[in-house]
Amino acid sequence: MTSETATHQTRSGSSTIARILTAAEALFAEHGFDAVSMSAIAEAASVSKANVFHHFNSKHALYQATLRRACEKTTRQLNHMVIQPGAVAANLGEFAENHLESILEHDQFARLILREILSDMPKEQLKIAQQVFGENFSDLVTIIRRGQDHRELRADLDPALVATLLVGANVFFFQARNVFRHFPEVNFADEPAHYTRMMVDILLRGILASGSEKKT
Amino acid sequence: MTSETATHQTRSGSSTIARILTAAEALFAEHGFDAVSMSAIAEAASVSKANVFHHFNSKHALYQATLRRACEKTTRQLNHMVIQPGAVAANLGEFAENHLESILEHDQFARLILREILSDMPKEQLKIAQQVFGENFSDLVTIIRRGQDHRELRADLDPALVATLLVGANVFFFQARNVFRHFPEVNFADEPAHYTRMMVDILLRGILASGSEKKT
DNA sequence: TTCCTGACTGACCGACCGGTCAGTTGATTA
DNA sequence: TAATCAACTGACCGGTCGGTCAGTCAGGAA
Repeated sequence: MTSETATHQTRSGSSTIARILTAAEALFAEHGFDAVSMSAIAEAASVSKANVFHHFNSKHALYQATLRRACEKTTRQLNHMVIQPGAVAANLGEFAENHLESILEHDQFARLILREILSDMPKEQLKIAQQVFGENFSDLVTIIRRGQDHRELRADLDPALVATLLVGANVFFFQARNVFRHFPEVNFADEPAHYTRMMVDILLRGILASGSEKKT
Repeated sequence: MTSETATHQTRSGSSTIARILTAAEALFAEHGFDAVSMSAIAEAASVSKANVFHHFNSKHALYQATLRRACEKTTRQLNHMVIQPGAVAANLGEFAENHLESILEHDQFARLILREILSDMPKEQLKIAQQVFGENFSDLVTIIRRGQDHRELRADLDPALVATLLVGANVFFFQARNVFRHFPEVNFADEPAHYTRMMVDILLRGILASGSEKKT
């Protein structure tokens, strides 16, 4: 097995490993681990099945590599959200909007992770997801806690709980979209920006310190 | 194939069909559709594999029957949430608490449905999930809309969006628990009641009409 | 008593699964 | 030029998959 970080691409055009990983990510995200065969991945990557096993010791190793790459790709983009010194309210709004945008843009990866979370998480995968979520979650908690220190936000709230509500609202929007589209009561299934705006509006009203008031 | 609603139980002790469905629900919820074999289900139900195919035409038919039964079981319990004429705030709080309790109690079923939602939902399954979620969701929307009519809640909010936030907060709590348990910032992963209380507190503050105030 | 029907079983099927292996190819190096 | 080595392939393996089938068996109707 070759080092997965190698960038040789001696024979094929683009890096074979990258092609395999890309195909695997799409298929795993779409159908889940067990429903995808190595033959299907090989075919999608225009590569022989034996070649896939040449680069990845096992199906599980390929799956883990897929997860890892997807994580790195996402964190590199979303990570280290700019914590501006400005008002917390604006920071939270921007975070929420970026967050949902990022989820919708990398929907394959999002599905991959959510699938993983619904399983038992055999410790190794858990660490991966923990890393992805953990960093951004910590940033968010920091923003909220700073807002509390500045007496901008209610001090009696658990900042992690507030962060959970914000992230959860976005994640739930993402995964419930297809169902919501068939609900007569829901008309925001295809307007994520509007959803985030209203969500942040409600959340801010709920967490702003008494005395502060928000626009509108 | 026998009618699935039959209650003959001529030969086996308890209804064979029920035993198969129970085993299937547990296995499908735990590992997903593709990772569970008919042999495994048959063994778990102490029945020959051929017998499973005698009662259910195919693996897919068994899966759908499993979903349907689980849905019926759940809706029968949670359904038609008592809409008291009292304050909307109390109604929402009670709904949220019951909702999360119900999810945690039927965690197998919840995982089953969430897994389903992450897939493409081949129209038939969608209708099932739509039915389960739809009824309770409509009840919740009704409660909120009534609160708006009584000028107890802000009138400028989409009631379905508020309902989404409430349900989403609970669902996200459920599915992110295992990850959250490893986050140093989070200490409410094992206190659903406390989580719901704080969540409703924040949400209510965000949606109550100006002028109204809440305890604490 | 005979017959019929539905619950139920073990043996079996072709297809496909994850994974292996002997061998080919093409660039790199000595 | 010869040797080496990674990238790559087609053929193949044992095992398991979803699903079938001929046949056994118990109970109810005639």
